[in-house]
Parts: sequence; structure tokens; C-alpha cells
Amino acid sequence: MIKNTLNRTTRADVAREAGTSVAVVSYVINNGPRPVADATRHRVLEAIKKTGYRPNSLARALASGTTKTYGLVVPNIANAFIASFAHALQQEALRNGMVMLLGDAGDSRQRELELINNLLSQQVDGLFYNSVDRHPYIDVIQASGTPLVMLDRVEPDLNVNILRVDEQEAARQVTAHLLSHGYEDVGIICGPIEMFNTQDRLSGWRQALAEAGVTEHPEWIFPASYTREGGYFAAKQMLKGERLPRALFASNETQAIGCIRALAEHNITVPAQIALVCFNGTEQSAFHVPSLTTVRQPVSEMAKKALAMLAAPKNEAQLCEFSHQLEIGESCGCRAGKIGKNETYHY
Amino acid sequence: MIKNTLNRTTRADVAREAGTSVAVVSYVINNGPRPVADATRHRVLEAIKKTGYRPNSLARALASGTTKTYGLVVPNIANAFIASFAHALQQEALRNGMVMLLGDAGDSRQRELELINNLLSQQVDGLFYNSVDRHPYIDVIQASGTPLVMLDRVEPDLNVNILRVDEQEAARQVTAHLLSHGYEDVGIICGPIEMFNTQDRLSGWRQALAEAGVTEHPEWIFPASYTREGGYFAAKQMLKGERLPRALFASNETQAIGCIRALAEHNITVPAQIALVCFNGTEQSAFHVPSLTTVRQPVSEMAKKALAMLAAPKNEAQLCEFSHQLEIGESCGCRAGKIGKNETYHY
DNA sequence: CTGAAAGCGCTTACAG
DNA sequence: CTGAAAGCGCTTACAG
Repeated sequence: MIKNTLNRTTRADVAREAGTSVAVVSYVINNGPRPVADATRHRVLEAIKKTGYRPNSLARALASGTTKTYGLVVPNIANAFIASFAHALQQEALRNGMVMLLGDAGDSRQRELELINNLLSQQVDGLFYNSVDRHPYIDVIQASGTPLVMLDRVEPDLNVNILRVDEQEAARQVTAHLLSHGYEDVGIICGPIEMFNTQDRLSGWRQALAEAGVTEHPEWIFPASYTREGGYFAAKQMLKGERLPRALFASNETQAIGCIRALAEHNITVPAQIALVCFNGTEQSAFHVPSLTTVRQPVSEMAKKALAMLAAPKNEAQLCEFSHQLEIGESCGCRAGKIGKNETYHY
Repeated sequence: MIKNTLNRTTRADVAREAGTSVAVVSYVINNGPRPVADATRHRVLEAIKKTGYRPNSLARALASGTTKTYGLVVPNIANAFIASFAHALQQEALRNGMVMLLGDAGDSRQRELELINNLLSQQVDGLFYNSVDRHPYIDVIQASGTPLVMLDRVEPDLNVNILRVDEQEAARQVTAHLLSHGYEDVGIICGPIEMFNTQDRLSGWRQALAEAGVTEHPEWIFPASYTREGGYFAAKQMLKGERLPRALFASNETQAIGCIRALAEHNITVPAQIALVCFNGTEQSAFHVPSLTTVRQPVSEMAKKALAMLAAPKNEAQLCEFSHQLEIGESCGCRAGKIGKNETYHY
């Protein structure tokens, strides 16, 4: 056996000090499942204080079969929206007395699988999962019997809990807002073309154009990674074209920021020369110059519901769709905003 | 005992399937510490595949006395610099075959203590710790015997590993750069006044002013939280004054962004009317409009060293100071930059 | 109200 | 090369 090189005191030390059995120490610490006489409890509490005892949660988890821990797998925590969602989930877990283990796949499918295996090995009581692309390792998770809530869209025939907003509809709506300003030449910086959410946001954009009777220009569709660099180089690409669109839909906030930087380097200002809206804004949107008109997801409520879905008794898989919010900033061109005065519409 | 409600296969199932003892299964999985005949190994591997066995890392950790896990406690992960440092540490841990558990205190001292206790209960093999304020719970950690590396400045008489850059010197240098443009009226947005790093950055700023023979104006010292809101409201405060400084030092990138937003709302442009530099920039600095002149910490190298310090045999506490980098952007007024062409100076 | 003891799923010294 | 068995630090049904 490995020697206890750290000065760890165990439950046995406490029991010895208090002159009780180890079971009673457990009863005191866990407030059950057996009652303990007040005097005994007192002695145990004193012994704990005196010995500086700290329960070993590994041993507890092994014996009890529950870790009080959830896992969260995200494609890339560098994405501000994902970070804010992760934060909301952590907060909500905390409130429920659970710990949330965060796994960041860094956009790597292989890393994602490693993370999932790792979290399952750690015996998490449940998993929240936003996958890197459209082939999530749902089968691996389901085979383990671990409760699961998917945080993005998956193949419709899979029997899993899903929690999300209708991204297509949200994209349609924010694009419609952009079009309401009368712009006719409208481009899009979308995500990697093979991804589900790229397709959804692209479809929404397309639908809004069609509904407004505006012609779609395929040469103004710019696939890009969901990063600042992605938005930046997409805009650079656009600037090489012979004609510039008058308005743009960026598929997330980070892309929008990269895009605006690239435009600025060519002395093109937003919204005066090119108007812009984006998807999945965060608190950051209001602080940008110009402030960003954006789709916002109600991350706090979503987090609450996500936790509830995992805690729920094992029944049918649920699909839970949330409505989005539209936050109007300066970038679309219809107002000059001050912080705290952005208008928000709920759908 | 709790029933195994999940369809967990254990090592015993694998042993039965392979017709060996459980010990041999361990030897195969861990590649030791005893040799295993090739034929036996093969049978075990087959049995693992067939049963879909996944080792329980809790049980392994309990038996082996090591979790292969480090903990990281940070004051607020919403801070972009801290997020980038956390990311670098995670990457480096990964490379060493370790897992990093991230604990975000959300600027709450109480939450910070909870996190530390939680991580210690989880038997982390080591802890990285950047405290919310100047009273870190070093005693609690040391009492547990868990190896520790502090990631910020602490009372000098404490016997702990410390890893950091000399923030005072870095602040002095970036302020000196600002002053080299000839500005005479120079303000500072600093952090919460009681914090060590606020004091360090303030001292550096002050020293640079003194060296340049520039008068310090106490009314241009604006304490603020290290957030966008902090920078925003500090600037609003400044705008109420009867005279505006010509140049500003913001104590982190996030404050700088909030500050620039506030200035923009009053049609004051950076650097034309107010020049600005900031501390602890991230990749974001280069994408801002204007791009930010900033002190950068070499987070990757620091992360590498941090891991090495924890892994090192238990010897004397080390103090490891890294040199910073100065990244010149547009905000200080000396150049118009393009992304990827920012100049960086190493100190 | 209290305690002896089995069990959680592993690791590993020891004996063969 | 292989296995029986003790032990990691807990929980909890069971018997008193």
C-alpha cells in the first residue's frame, strides 16, 4: 500500500478521539441516516475540530454510489457565449449542492471523446453536452447509463434529452430586423458549413431574405470558424470582392468583433457603411463600439431547466425549446444606444 | 448498500469473462506493476472490449492514493486574462497526463474557501491558487499537506511557492511607454484599492510619472472593479471632472474596453483625444478598435513552470518571477496597426 | 441511540 | 507469470 505521506486524518482518528465508533462519526457528518445523542454529537464535533479532519469525498462517493458531480462538455470555452452558458450552469449546480466539472474540447473531436470517457470514469451523476460537431458520442454516454442532456441539436431520431432555442427562427428574426432598415444587399458570415448550427442560422437568414423579397447573393456567404480570426478573415475575404454588401449577419458575437476590426482597418464603419447583427451575444455586446444588435439566449433559465431535466426521474427523453431574446444595439443602424438602455424583445 | 442501478461492469466481470484473477486485469490495464503473458493479456483485452468495461477512477484513486488531478482556484474566470491563464494551465496539465479542476470564486471570499475545501476533499494532488484578495487561505491548504503554487503576490513572510511577473515593474514600463509620447496629464483606472495587485500597478504607474518628471494628479486616480462595468463607470466618473487627462493607464484589458465604450458615448476617441494603455492584455487586445497597447504575461511558459513546481520534489518554497512583454497597439497613439503586425517587446 | 461488519471497485506486496 | 488477500476511507443495513 502507498504510505499516507500527507498528514491525512481519517474518520477512524476522529472516532478514536471522540471515543465512539466510526459509524457514529458518519451519522454526525451526514446528519443521518441514524440519530445521534446530543452529547455524543458534541464529542464528535469537538474531535473533528481538534483533529482537523476533512472527509475524503472519493471514499464517500465510492461507498455511496453518488458523486454529487455533473460533467459539462463544451466545444470551446473561448467562445464567449459558451462561457456564459457554462457559468450559468455552474451557478445553478452550485445552488443544487452539486459540483460541475467543465471539460473543454478545444474544437477537437478526439479531445471531446477523451473528456467524455474521463468524466464517465469519474462517475459523474449526469452529463451536459454541447458537441464539437454533428456526430456527438451519445452512444458512449447512453451505454454507460449516465443521465444526459444535449445542449444542441442532434439527429432527430435519437432518444435523448435536448435543451436549446430554435436557432433557425432566432436567426430569421434578427435578420428580419436588419432587413427592416431597408437594406437590399445582405451577406452572412456563417460557421463551418458542415455544422448543424451553421445550417440552422443560414436557413434562418435565408428565410428572412425570402420573406422580405430580397435577393440572396451566394458570393456573400462566408463560412468561417466561430472565432475572432474567423470573422476577421471572412471580412478580409469579403473586401476583396468587387462589390460590398450593405448589411451583414455574423453567426456569433466573436465573429462580429473580428469582422468589425477588419472593416475598421479599411476605414469602413459600422453601421454607417455596413450594418451588422449577430447571433449569441453576451454582456459584451452592449460594451462594444458600436454596441451589437444580437440574439440572446436566456442562459439562466435554460441552466435551471437543464439541471431539472437531469434530476428528473428517468422517464421519456424530453425536448425543451426556449424562446430567444432580441437585443437592439447600434450596429444594425436604428439607434444610438447607451449602456443599460438597450432595448430587449422577448419571443 | 446502494444497488448498482447503472449497468456498471466492474473489474470482476472482466476477470470472470477472461478467466483470470482481478489482479491480472489490473496489471493489463495499468501496464504493470507485474508482467502478464501475451496470451493472457490478449484474453483480458478481449474481455474488456466485450463487456464494455470502464475503470472506476474513484476506486483507483482511493486505492492508489493519487488522483492525477490538480485544482485551480481563480478569483473570477470572467476576466479574460485569468481565463487565458487558466486555459494555458489546463493545456499543460493535459500534456502531463493530469486533469485540472477549475474553481471560480466569482470574487467571493466565502465561495473561495468552499472551493478550496471541496478540492482538498477531492484529494487533488496539488493546487494552483490565485486569491480573491490579499488574505488567501494558505494555512488551510498547507495544513492539508497538499502541494501549492500561488499565482499572485502574498505576504512576504509566508513560506509558499510563488509564480508571477513583477507587476510593479511591468506597470512602470507600459506607463513609461505612454509617457514617451509626451503626454503630461496622465490618469489611472486602478483596481479595488485594498488589493495587492492594485497597489503594485499603482506604484508602477506612479514611479513612471516620477521618472518622467510628470506631476501626479490624485483626482485622476479612479479605483474600480476589474470588470467592463468598472472601467465604464470609472470613465463616466472621470468625465464629470472639470478637466480630462490626456492619457490613461487601465489596470486590465476588461477595464480598458469598458472605459473606451464610455468615452465613445461622449464622442471622445482613443487615442486621438485620450491615449490609453492597459495591463494584462489577451489575444483580444489586437482585435479591439483601436487595438490596445498592453502588458502581456507569458502565460504558456508560466503554466509550464507552474506544473513543474508542483511536480518537483518537496523542497524549499520557490519564488519564480517571469518577465513580461509589451505589446504595442494603436491605443497609445504611436502607430496604426494591423493584426499580426503588432510589435512585441520582451523584458 | 450505538457499533461491528460488509461492501463500494480498485492497487499491490507477497507467496507461489 | 499468476492469484488470494489486505487495504484505501467511507456508507449503511442490521443487530443490539
